[in-house]
Amino acid sequence: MNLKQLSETLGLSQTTVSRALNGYPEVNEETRRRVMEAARRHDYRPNTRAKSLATGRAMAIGHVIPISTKHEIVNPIFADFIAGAGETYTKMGYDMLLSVVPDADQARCYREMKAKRNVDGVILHGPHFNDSRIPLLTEIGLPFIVHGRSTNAALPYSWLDVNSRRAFERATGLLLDLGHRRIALLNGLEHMDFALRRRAGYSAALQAAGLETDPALMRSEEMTEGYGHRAAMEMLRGDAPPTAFLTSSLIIALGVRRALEELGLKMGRDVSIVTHDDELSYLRNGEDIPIYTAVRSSVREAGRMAAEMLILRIADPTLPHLDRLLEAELTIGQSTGPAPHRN
Amino acid sequence: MNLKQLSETLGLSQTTVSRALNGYPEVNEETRRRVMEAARRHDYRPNTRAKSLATGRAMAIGHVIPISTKHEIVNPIFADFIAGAGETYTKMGYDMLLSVVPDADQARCYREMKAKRNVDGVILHGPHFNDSRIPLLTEIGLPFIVHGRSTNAALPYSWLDVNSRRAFERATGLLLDLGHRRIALLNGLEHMDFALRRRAGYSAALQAAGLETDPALMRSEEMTEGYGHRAAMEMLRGDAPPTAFLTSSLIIALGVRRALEELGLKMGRDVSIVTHDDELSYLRNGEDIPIYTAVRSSVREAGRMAAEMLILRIADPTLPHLDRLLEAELTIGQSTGPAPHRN
DNA sequence: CCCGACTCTCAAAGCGCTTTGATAGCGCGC
DNA sequence: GCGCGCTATCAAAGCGCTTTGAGAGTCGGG
Repeated sequence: MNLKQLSETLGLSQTTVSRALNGYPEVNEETRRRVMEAARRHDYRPNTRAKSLATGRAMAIGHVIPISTKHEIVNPIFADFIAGAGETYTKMGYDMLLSVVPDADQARCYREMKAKRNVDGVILHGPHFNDSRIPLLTEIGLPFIVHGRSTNAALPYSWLDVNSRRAFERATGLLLDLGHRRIALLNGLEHMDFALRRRAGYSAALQAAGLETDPALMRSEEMTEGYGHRAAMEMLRGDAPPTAFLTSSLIIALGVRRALEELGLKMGRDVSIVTHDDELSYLRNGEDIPIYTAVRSSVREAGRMAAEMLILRIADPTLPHLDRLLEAELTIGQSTGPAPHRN
Repeated sequence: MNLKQLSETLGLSQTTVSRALNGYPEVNEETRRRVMEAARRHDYRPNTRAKSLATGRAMAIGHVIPISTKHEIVNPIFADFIAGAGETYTKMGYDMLLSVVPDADQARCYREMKAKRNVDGVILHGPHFNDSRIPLLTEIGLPFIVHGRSTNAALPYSWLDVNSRRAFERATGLLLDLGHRRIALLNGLEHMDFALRRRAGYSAALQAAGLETDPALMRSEEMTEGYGHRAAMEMLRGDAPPTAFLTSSLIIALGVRRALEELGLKMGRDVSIVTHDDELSYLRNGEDIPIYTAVRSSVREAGRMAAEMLILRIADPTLPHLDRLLEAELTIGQSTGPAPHRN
């Protein structure tokens, strides 16, 4: 059933039917009622392609999912972020277009999206330090929201981020309060902006306590379970092992925990762990009581909000840039305890 | 730059330019060369919306991601499946459209996709026993491929699946060979078809060994870490605890492992674990040597293949139904060992 | 009684592409 | 020399919607 057929069965012009359905005021309420009713009965839906060709708006948002070419890893937070964004899109009548591309092809992908006109805007994932995609998107004139921030970006942009610096500063502070002095940081790759901020928070807290950062206790890698395990093993077997770990993701923390187990150490007694927790739906930090002490921030909620911000920007691209900083919540679990006594 | 502008700069008609770009034979090779060159220089890309309005093909594939309304869980395998499918789409010039909807709204979502004409086909995720979406999609005439199978489906359909039954039969067989007699099965929700097949394989192996299945050793829940932990705790604390666990996902296995740790049991010595492993990119089963003995099958590869099959079906919907059964690979890790002696 | 204002509806143009059907030009055989 | 077949190109219609600009009808005021 298309508009022409629908208008014919109603004995009205396409114009009137279209206006009735789209809520324009110049149509008689009685007529509108009839049209609505008929549309419902015939389950009429406008052809998206025709509609967006006519209006110039695609009613779709693009997400470019880069695949790390080195490790072929899909960032596990995408599923939840996208679930959140998807909720907003569905509510607002937008579609979500996903492109999975190798890191290197991202620029081309964005240009294509613009040229092919099949999205009205995009969400930029995983921003780096001074991320080149920000000037690119600005140049090609595609509205966007950054999930995260990009330190040193040359141009202004809209973003939504968690206060990673503060979160890691507080987490480190907690461990210091518990008496820990050798605190390891298992961070994500440090070309990622969030990783830089987390390290800054960690360093700031140590410095405030009059401690120096120790390069031997700081790692920066792709956030996998294996990384957590390997790094913890090496550090704990070394001389002057850490008494606590601060990890950038729950998955890394799982690896650390496995290392503790293998070494016969008890988490929360012999070694403490504080982790960042994105509240991934399939990897909950305990069911009732949290297992890990964590700085928590729902990435799903971030998805919802980022999508809303983007839709606002699309509606009026001349608006001043939006930004929103979320604070992570620090929750105490069973993975932390006072630093063990020296003997 | 649109087609009209491009053809004007070339002094050719839109027809000729369009044909030159789309590889039609009736255009002079010299002309085609000129056109191609100009298109490249101006970075011309046809407007997707206009193109698909004209051709009637959307050049997009839909994925409906259902959100379990009870637990709000996003199936963690989606990220990798979609990464795989996305690779194929990019290669074949298709876009991927994602809809995140609550379980209950799926039917409406599929109907809309059809009516709005913004996809050429869909991939059906997580099929149930006698899944109602199969007759629905058949009725509305949207080409589809099922990732998995649906036992008892009334209609024929195309699918790609892992031989879950065989995989779990072999896994159970391995544990039996190691002398285990009390083997627990921590399965996914059993309205999911794969879970039924896995249980069937498990039961068949036990039966072949002359053993009876014990309901006390079989669970069926949403596959989370917490579930694995809770179930293992309960079973291991009960009388007649199992000596081995067979789990439907690596995430469940992580939970079981945590339970073992808390109870002071050593994995592979006191209690064995065999798990299904989807080879999720961010949750690898060990880096060099596998941690868990597992029946492995790459869900990413499944995504690639399912997408290819769907594109074939879209090209010719009259083709007989396609199907493809993948065999999982059984790899021995450190989580299995001979059943402990009774004492 | 007529005119302007207002309400409701319509025909047609336009969005950017593909594709049909027509046409011009050219060499070739009869 | 004429018609045929072939090649290379084009004008125009059509995909299904929105939106502009116009028109038909109604009503009230002067």
